[in-house]
Formats: sequence, C-alpha cells, structure tokens
Amino acid sequence: MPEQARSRETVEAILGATAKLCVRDGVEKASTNRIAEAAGVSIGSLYQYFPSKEAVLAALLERHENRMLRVISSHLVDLDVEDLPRLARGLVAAVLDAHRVEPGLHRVLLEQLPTTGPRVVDRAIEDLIKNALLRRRSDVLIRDLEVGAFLLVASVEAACHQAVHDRPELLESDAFLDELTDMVVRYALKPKRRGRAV
Amino acid sequence: MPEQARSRETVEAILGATAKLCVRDGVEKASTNRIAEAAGVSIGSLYQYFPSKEAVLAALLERHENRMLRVISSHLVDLDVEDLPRLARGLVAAVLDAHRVEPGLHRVLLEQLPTTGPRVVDRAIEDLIKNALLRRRSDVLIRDLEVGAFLLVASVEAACHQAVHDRPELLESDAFLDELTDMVVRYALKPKRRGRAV
Amino acid sequence: MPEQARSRETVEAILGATAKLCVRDGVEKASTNRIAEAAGVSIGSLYQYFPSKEAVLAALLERHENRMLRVISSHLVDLDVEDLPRLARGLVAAVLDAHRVEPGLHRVLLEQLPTTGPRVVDRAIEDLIKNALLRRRSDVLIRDLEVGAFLLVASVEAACHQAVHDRPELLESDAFLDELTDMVVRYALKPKRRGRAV
Amino acid sequence: MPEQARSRETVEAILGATAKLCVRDGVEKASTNRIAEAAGVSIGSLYQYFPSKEAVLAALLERHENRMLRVISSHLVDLDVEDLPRLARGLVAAVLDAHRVEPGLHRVLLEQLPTTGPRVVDRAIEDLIKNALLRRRSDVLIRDLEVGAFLLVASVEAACHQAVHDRPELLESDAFLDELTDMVVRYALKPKRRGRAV
DNA sequence: TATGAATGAGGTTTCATTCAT
DNA sequence: CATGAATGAAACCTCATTCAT
Repeated sequence: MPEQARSRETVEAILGATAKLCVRDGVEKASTNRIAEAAGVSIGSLYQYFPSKEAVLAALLERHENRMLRVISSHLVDLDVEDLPRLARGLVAAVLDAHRVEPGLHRVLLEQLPTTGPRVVDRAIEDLIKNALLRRRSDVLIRDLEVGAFLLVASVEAACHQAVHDRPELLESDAFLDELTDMVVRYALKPKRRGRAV
Repeated sequence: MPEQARSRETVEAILGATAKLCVRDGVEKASTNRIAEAAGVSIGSLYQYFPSKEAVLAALLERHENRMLRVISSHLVDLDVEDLPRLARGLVAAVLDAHRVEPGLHRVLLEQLPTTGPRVVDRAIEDLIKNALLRRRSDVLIRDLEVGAFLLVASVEAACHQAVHDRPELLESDAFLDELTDMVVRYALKPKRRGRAV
Repeated sequence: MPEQARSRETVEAILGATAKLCVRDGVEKASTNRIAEAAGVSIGSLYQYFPSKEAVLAALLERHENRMLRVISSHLVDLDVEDLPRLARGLVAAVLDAHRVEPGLHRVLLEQLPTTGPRVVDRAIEDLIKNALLRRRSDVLIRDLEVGAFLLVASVEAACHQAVHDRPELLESDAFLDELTDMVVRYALKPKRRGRAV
Repeated sequence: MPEQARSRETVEAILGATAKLCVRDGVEKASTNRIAEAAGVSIGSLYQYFPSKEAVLAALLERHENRMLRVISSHLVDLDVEDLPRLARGLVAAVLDAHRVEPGLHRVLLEQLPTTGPRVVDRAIEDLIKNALLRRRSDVLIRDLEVGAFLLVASVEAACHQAVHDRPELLESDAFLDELTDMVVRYALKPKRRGRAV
C-alpha cells in the first residue's frame, strides 16, 4: 500500500501544481517542467503518470468537473420535484454553488483549454432538465423542449461563468439568484394563477 | 497614397492569413513565421506593421468584433423602439445574425484566445439594453435592471455561441430564434393586458 | 538449483523480449524499461542480471552468434575433407543455413548495432578455411592465402547477409547456392585434370 | 547572391560538422545541438535547412554516395570494354578507389545508419555489370546472370567494406586488388586458352 | 531478491524576434 | 521599406539508471 499512497500523492501534487500555475500564470505558461518543479517532483515522474501535457490538463479538467458535479448532486437530493418553481430555483442555486468551487481555476480551464467536446456538466444537467420538463409537460410554456432545454442550460451556465469572469461579486448576491430564477421560471413555466405574474 | 494603399494591403493580407490559419489549425499553430508565409510577405514585414504576435491576434479580434458590431448596427436602424416585444425579437435576431459572420473564426477566437477583457460587443449591447429598459421602466418586469441587463446579454450571447459550437444548425432554425425571443420577452416584459400570454 | 533455474528463466525472458522488440521496432526503440515490461520482469531485475543496456544487447548478439556457430558446426561433421569442391559447397551451404536462424534478428543486429569488433563467426570460419587451404596447398589457386581466406569469408558472408536484406528468396534458391559455390571453387581451386571446367 | 552563398556555407558547415562528429564519436553521439555547435551555427539555423535530424544524416549519406559515384565514374571513362579481364580489374580498382573517399565516414555511415534501402552505389554498379555480361554472354561462365551480378557486387563491395573495417592496410595493397580481380575473373569469365588457368 | 517509483541530464524541435543586407 | 537568414531560450519528452521499500 505505501506504493499506491506514494503514487497518489505524486499525482495529486502534479494536479495541484498544475491548477496553481494555471490560475496564476494562465494555461500557456504552465509548462511540464514548471509543473513538475512546482509539484516538487521530477519531470520524469510527471511523464510516468501522464502520457503528455494535454493529459495532465485533461485530468485536471476532469477532476474539476467531477467536483462541480458533486456539488450539484448534493443539492439535488433536497429538491422537491413537485414544486416546479422551487425546483427551478434549487437548480439555479445548485449551478451557482458549483461555480464557487475554485472559480479561478474554472475560469482559466474554460477559457484557455482547447475545447474537447461538450462539457460533461452541461450535458448531465441538460438531460435532467429535459426529463423534468417532459414529465410535467402541461405546466410548461416552452414550445420546443429540445431547443428549450439547450437554451436554459446554456444561459444559466453562461451567466454564471460570465459572472465569475466579469463580476465575481454577483455570485454571492441574492439579486443574481433571484433574477436568474425569474428568467428560468417565466420562460419555462405557466403562471400559477390566471394572469398574475409569478 | 500608393504607399498607404500598399500598407493596407499588407496588413489585410496578414490578418487574412492569420484568420485562415487560426481556423484551420488553431491559434496555437499560427506562428508568426507561418502567418507571414501564408500572407505572402516576409517575416520582417510582419514586424514592421505589428510589434508582436499578440498585436496581430488583437487586431484580428478587433476586426472581427467590428464586423459583428456592424451587422448588429445594420439591424438596429429598422427597429421600432416603441413595440418592446418586437424590439426584443429584433435584437435577438441581430445578435444571431452577427454570429453568422465567420462563425469558425468566431469560435476559435473566443475559445482559444487568452481573454483580454470584457467583450466589446457585449458591453455595447448591454448598455443599449439597459437604457431601453430604463426608458420603459413601467413595462418591465425585471426587478434589478443592472443585473437583468447583464443576464440578458450573457444569456443570448452564450446561447448563440454555444450553438455555433455544439449545434450549428440551430443558428439557421426559426425555433431557436423563437425560443430565445420567448425567453427574453417573458423574462423582461410584463404580459400584454387581458391575461394573454405573449 | 531452483534459484539457478529461475535466474536462467529471467535472463532468457529478457533476451527474448529484447530480440522481439529489436525486430519489431528496431534497436533504438528497445529501451530497458520496455524490455523489462515485455519480459514480464521489473526494471530492477533487469539490472540485477545485466550491468547496462549495452550488456543486454551484447548478450543477445552473443547468443545469436552462438546459435549460428552451432548450425555451422552441425554441418561440419558430415563434410569430407578430402574432396575439396564438395567441402567448399558444404561450407557455403552451412553458412547459408546459418543465415536462416532468425534472419530478422540477424539483420537488425548487424545493421543497427554499433559494431564492437570483428564478427566472431567470421573469424572462426576464416581460420578454418585458411587451415584447410594450407593443408592442400598444391590443389589451391589462390596466390596469397592470407588475403584469399579473408576475401572468401567476407564475400560469402556478405552475399548471404545482403540476400537476407535485399532478396530473402535467394536464401532458399538452389541457384544462389550453386553460384556461390562456383565462385568459391573457381577462385580457390585448380580445375580437375584434363581441362574440364569445374 | 550573397544570400545564397551564406545559405550554402551554412549547409556545408552543418554537413561537415556532422561528418566530423560521426567519425569521432559515432552517429549516436551526433546530436543536433552538438552538430550545430560544432558547425558554429545556431540550432535554429540547422532546422531552417533540415526538417529533422534524420534529414541531416540522409543528406550526409547522399553527399558521400555521390562522391563515391564520382570517383567510380572517373575510372569508367578509361576502361576498355572489349578486354573483359582488364575491365574486371578496372572495375574492382574503381570500387577500391571509391572506398578511399573518407573511409572513416564510410564505415560509420554504413554501420550505424538505419539502412533505408539498397545502396545507391551498389545498384548502379550491379546494372552496369549485368549489361556488360549480357553483351558478352558467350565469354561468360556464370550460369544465372541475375544472381551472378548480385553476387559479384555484394562480394566486391563487402570485401572492400570489410577491409575498411578490419584491415585498412589491404586497401592500399596490390595483393588485395590482385586477389579480388582473380576471384571476379575466374568466377565470371571463361579461361582464354584451352584449359589454362587465368 | 524483487519491485517500480523516482530521477534528471539531455534529446529533438519550435518559434517569436532581430538585424545585416 | 523589404527581405529572410540567423538566433537561442524554452518547449515537450525519453531513457538509462538508482534506491527505498
């Protein structure tokens, strides 16, 4: 077991150092040699665990996405699936919360990493939402659910991301959560009582 | 005069070659030597017109943003400022249209360029919208206009951008414009009298 | 005893893996780490049995040369030392046969190994031939036996080797054996009495 | 023109330095950085003229083969095509002479360069010989001309090469030329006068 | 004795930039 | 002004070898 522990430590050190360097100097400046040095391991060790520089960054991205997913999942268990407006607010809050996980790293990874494919997190949430809307079709205003689900996820995600980038303080403000929720609810759901706005 | 014309041609050739290389091989592969060769000028000439590689990319980005702004501006003149729902649809359509300007270049510039600051286009539109909403405050549902304007722009922009990236066919579909407009209108504007949904 | 058996197995596994890798990917690609992995032993074990990479390759070369020598020896016992033309043909056939021992490995070892010294096989045969010619000096045409023996071995060896490289099918053809034998016999031996060509 | 002269000088310096290093330390030790340093140019210049290390070595080999071919060609013009034995001796002498062109480099290039294909020099001579033998078929003893020509070239080449390697003094000795010629003549040609050895 | 994680010198190659012509 | 040869720091990566476990 000491071997496995040693290996895990090395991998952790490498990912940690990569994250630190990416945040501080940008992805471009995070060379393998600098990463190894910052991690306190030799360049050889880095290549024992990762086949290339890209693999290191991919692993870091994966780790980050998993952490975000874990945050979101932890919110999901508490949500009431019956109360759609509350569900919407809960989802938005969950996504917002997920963006508080290492926001600096989030920003740099999303902005400077050659995009490999649709973001894992987005796809997961998109499916979740599409299903929720389908199950309650009669309460839903959206005409084209396929497009609508895509739109909701892209919008909320982008709003959070843009906030991380341009106005970090919004992430902590109630106003931002309120407005985002309003947008989602009014777009997606029929008003509760005849003619009264939500 | 012929000198200035010659200069403009050279600069254009360089920016054109840069765009082509960025789209074809990615920003990282667009080295100054390759750019000069593709532009049919010597590397020395490139450095006569641009002080560094970053300057070339910045100029390319600026040119692209100006083109997008010009597309959007061309839409604005036809818009009826009094009919808010139509105005909303017109703005969304304008943004969508702007994303049809060299979408490949747009994608690569946004995804692979170390972000230098808030996007020019976004800021311009954000102000425009904030003012429009302010002038018609009584017809507007949004509670926090500051946040709301930010949200609207970020959402529409991101939806368009994400569509360029993941589902290019959406850019040409009516459904996408319809849904985007629905989202914007229902979020921002009070429903018309007599309880009819928009 | 079991220890020694285990050791021999390990050494054999290492040499076998080295041979396989050299043939498949070339000597340059056969790194010690890859050899150890292909052999199913740890890199540490490899260095327990061989002091360096060169030592592994030297051992492989030695093993191969011994195998070739063994093939040649097995031919020698059947040869009639009195009938010189038949002896010549027998020797040529022996050398040809030796080149059928792992020809792929033979080629790669001869072509890609920094030559360390005169080939063991060649030297052995050269002496053998020089003695045979000396014992029957009166039947021999060659003027300078020293040079002649060198020439005979170099020529036959090189012809076989070149055939392995450029025309593998020759190794199995009678024509090749016939011509080689003709060359050797006509160069080395006086024609039989009564003017008949050999 | 000063540009072209400068370029040629640089290329020459690189090839010269490569040759020197290969002879002194072996091909393996001739790294691109060392080559550039020994040539007195920057590593960048080396890669301006050669796309890879292999390309440098290939160019060096080509230059060497061309020089050898030139030596051989210079001999060919003086040869009497009618007198076959003299022609044979002339050809052997030509090949021998060609091996006096930078023999150290010759050895190292042939022994340590991953063989890319049949040697240019060999192929050229093989054709030349095959044609000569065909034109004088009735004077030729060889049964299978195809195999015979291959054998002659491989043998003479290998004998010269082996001599460079093991016994450099042979290259300058008359005995070596005599014996090689004997071998070639007796193998290939019918004796001139009834039953007398050549 | 066996293991395999760790080492780090050194390999090949790229690229932004300079400057003599 | 234009050219393009030259530069060299620095990037990514390999590999023979060591040594703590």
